[in-house]
Order: sequence, then C-alpha cells, then structure tokens
Amino acid sequence: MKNREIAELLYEAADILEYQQVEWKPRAYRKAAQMIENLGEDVEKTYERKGKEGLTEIPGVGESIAAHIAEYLETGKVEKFEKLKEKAPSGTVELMEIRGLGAKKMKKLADALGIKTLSDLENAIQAHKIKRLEGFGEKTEENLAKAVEQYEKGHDRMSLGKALPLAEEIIAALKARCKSTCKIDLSKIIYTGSLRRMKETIGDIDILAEAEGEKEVLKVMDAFVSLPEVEQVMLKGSTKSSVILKEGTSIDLRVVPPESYGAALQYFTGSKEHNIELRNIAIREGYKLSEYGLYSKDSGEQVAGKSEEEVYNKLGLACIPPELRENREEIKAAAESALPKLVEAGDIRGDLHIHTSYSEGQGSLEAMVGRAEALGYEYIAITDHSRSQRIANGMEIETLKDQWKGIDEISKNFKIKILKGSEVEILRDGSLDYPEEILKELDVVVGAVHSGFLAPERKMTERIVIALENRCLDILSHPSGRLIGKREGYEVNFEKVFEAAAANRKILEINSQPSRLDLDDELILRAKAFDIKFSISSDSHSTSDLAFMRYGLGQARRGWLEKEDIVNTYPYSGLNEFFKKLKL
DNA sequence: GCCGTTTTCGGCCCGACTGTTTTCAGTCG
Repeated sequence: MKNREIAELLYEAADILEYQQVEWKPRAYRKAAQMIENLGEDVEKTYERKGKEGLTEIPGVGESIAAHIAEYLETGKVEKFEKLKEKAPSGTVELMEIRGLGAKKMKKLADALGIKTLSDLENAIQAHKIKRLEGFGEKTEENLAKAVEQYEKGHDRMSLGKALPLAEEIIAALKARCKSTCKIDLSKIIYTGSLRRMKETIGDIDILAEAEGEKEVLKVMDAFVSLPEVEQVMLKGSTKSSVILKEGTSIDLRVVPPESYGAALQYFTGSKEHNIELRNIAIREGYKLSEYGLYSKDSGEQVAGKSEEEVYNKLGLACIPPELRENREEIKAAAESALPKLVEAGDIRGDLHIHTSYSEGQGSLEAMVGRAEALGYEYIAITDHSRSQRIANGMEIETLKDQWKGIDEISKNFKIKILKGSEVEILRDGSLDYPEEILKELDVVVGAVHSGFLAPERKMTERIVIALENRCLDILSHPSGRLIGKREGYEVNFEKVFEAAAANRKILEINSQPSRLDLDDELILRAKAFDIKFSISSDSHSTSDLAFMRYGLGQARRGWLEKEDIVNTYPYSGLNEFFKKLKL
C-alpha cells in the first residue's frame, strides 16, 4: 500500500510550492494528499484496475495529479517534483515545520540572510541577525529561538494513551480551580480536537470551556495559565490561551459564550477536512458556519450554536459521533440517516487477551481476575504466551496445565467466568506453538506473530493465512505487528489475510495497547467490508492495563464498528456458542 | 490544481493572536 508515501510526496510538493509563493496549488495538493491518506482502498490497486481514469475519481485528484501519481507508481518518482526540489533550498521542508515560520518569512530570511537550513536559522538567531531585518523584531527572534528548541525537543505526536489521561488530569485541575473562583458550568470544560476523535496519536491537547462575559472568561484564562503544571505561556487572549506544560506537551484553551458552545465544540473537534466539508454545505444551504454558530447568510441571524446536534440538524444532518469526523463518507451517511450505531463502552462484556505472572505479566492470576470482575465484566480469557516466546517467559505445556488447575481453583471465589486461553505464537511455517491436543483443551486460542518481521510479504502472508486456516485458532492478535512510532508493521497482503479470516470465520483483534492500536482504524474499515468479526482486547500485562480497553474501543468506533461486529459484546453464552461453531 | 443544482471561469473556510506598525501582514488551526 503506497497511499501514505504518495500523500507524503504531495504534502512535500505543497510545502515547496507554498515557499515559492505559488497560489492555490499548495491547497489543491494538500487536499488531494489528505484524501489519499484517508482512502480506504489501495491507490495502486485502483490504478492497476482502472488506470489514470480511476485515479481522477478520487475527490481532489484531477488529471494533473493523477498523472503524477501514475508516474510515481510506474517509475518510483515524479520528474516534476524532483525538479521542484532542486529549485528549492534543501532545508525548506524542515524549516516549514518551525512554528511561526511560514512561506513569506522564510523567503525573506533566505533572500536577506541566505538561511536555507535549520542550522542556518539557529546560527542567525545566535548572532542576533534576525531582529535587525525589516518586518522582524526582538520578539520574533525570541519566538523563533523557542520554536526551534521546541522542534528539536521532539515534534513527534504523543500516544493516545498518554494524551487522554493527561487531558483528564489538567481538566480536573482546572475544574478544581474554577469551582471556587468562577461562575461557570464546570461540566462544559471538555477536551476537543483529535483527542475527542480518539485518533491514535495526538499533536496537542485542545480544551474548550464555556463562560459568559469578559470577566468570567478572564478568570478561566487566568486559572488555566497559572496551573502548577504550566511551564510557559505561549499566548493569552480574550478567547484563546496556549501553554506548554513542564513535561513538554502544549495545551490550548478556548473559551466561548453559551450560545456558541455547540458550534465551538463542533469546530474545535474537527477534523479540519470534516469542517471544511461542513462549511461548504452551510454555504450551499445559504448559511455561514463558524466556531460561533450557524448564521443565516441574508439576515446574519444565528440559527444554531448552543449544541452540536443543533448545528448538524440545521444542516440537514444527523449528529455525527466525533470518532467518525474524518471526511470519510460520514457526512453522506449523516445526510441519508445511515450512520452506524457505534459500539459503546457499556456494550463490552469481557476481555479476551490477558497476561498474568505465569508468563510476562506483572499481576497474579488472582489479581487480574479480581480487577476484571471489579470492572463489571462477565468473562475474561487468560492468554499467557506459548512456549517458544522465551523472551516473554513463554509457558511449557506443564506450566500451562498448572495454570488450568489454578484457574479451576480460584474460579470458586469469583462470579466472573474465566476462559482458559493462550496467546499462541504463529511459527514461521504457519503452524501453532502447541500441539493440537493441547489447543483443543483451551477455551480460546489467540494467535500472534512475534518474530521474523523482516520476512517478504509473500512469506508473511502465507504464514498468517495458514494459521487462519487452522481450526484451533480463534482470534488473530495484533494483525499488523506495528508499534506506533517505533516499528512499521510487517509486509503482509491484508486482502488475502481478510479473505482467509472471512472464509474461516476467524476473529480479528483490535489490540488496545496504546503503542499498538492494531488493527488501526483504516484496516478495521477495510476488514469490515469482508464481513469479519472483531474482538477488542486490552492485552493487559498488569491490572492497570485493563483500562486500556477504551483506546481500542475508540479505534473500533473510528472504524465504524457496531456492537454486533464485536464478539466481546456478546453475553457469555453467546460467545461460547460462537467459539464452538468456530471449532467445528 | 480542482471543481461546478449559483459558475467550464473564477472562485477556493474563517477567525484569532502576535508583532510590528499606526491599520495590517503573517501564521496558525
């Protein structure tokens, strides 16, 4: 799948064109890039099947960009972009990443001081050459210095698993402060942005609050920027403040009046592409949409804004859940009242991937079961590593049998049903790591690949397909093998994997570990088209990990999944039934 | 460069904040 590569290429071209002050083209390139990035299907496949014509069917892709994509797929490069890069200074793309530095300022810096790379910029800042430039000043130079520092500190996005608890902590602290000093509705302090959409990684955290009148707004802003966690106040205005926390994360707070709260929540939740689409609809329908509300174009009167529902409904749309707002057909579905009824936290009745101290987990069998019961689950599966996973203290058959005894014993003390399971290594030839007579004894077999990541696509696909054809396997765990920000998934043909999973009625796991989130939302969408069932699992290694479930749930929702698509929403009896059928 | 129940030409989301200027340009999300 080359979608991401192609999108990257287009983004890069857009940056350079922007630097060259070319009008509109950068926007067109970015739009096309965004569409390709979020496309459910493989651009290369589309091209193979339908040629350039097929490519122009992608929104935002016209004849010219289609030709560039075709050229890239045929030759591995685009002549025009190569030339573009030659003409632009080598560091352009990197410099564009610096906060506060756009095309115009960069051009000036390049023309006046010959700044072409990040280190050029650093040197110029050190020598205080920038503040003497016309249109620049002391403050600009200072801010650029800070921005460069920030960039070097790590411009990586943080995991959902870090961002969500952090946002909750800051919001709790802000609420505690506002409770005594401000007259505002505390329940309206809420995180928005990509975090509310449960994206797998988060750039910065956006918080929205509601307050009436200048005085109250100011009080909220003051409470926010003076939180002990704050290291630096980047900006502070009458509607918006921005800070950087001591641990490096940047957080924005916006405060709006009650009549605009819904419109603002909608606007700041994004995504940007979803919002642009929504605004276009507003324009078509004779409205103007902003973060302050939906206004009639003629009279200028506000027609909606208090709540998100109001805004969507006035535009002829059902209210769209945040996780779907990625401009991936959700607006069309909302117009046709065809939105999915997404799976919810309350639907989850159990967790089917749990480790204990029998292998590499931190928690004892009893501790893990106890926590699961406390969470209100009806069942959990204990799935420690199989024997070949030596690095994770994989269990020999004897140890596995010991564990069964342990489970039988503690079962008496709990109401929750404990399934005997295993995370069985899928060996390089596709066979499973325990003999069939052992696997048959297990209630649930979770198969996973943990080795040989560098195998060629054909090999890896074969390995996984053979495992999916094994009657003993129930669930394919973390199917892509990726570790977010650390390791790409292995090369594998997902079409073939999904076909095999569907044909053998196997379950695909949505692994909730923040570093995995595997399957990701796009693969979930693709797999759903094959009519496959999923499980959402925490892959817990300690009692606190059980709470990871919500991150996997977020990805399932981003993948448009409904309750019926997910086996661990079934009651225990239904789940058992399902597994039994699987083994016939 | 893309796109069209307002247009095959002429538009392209909209508003906030900062800094450097004295009314606005540049940048960001």
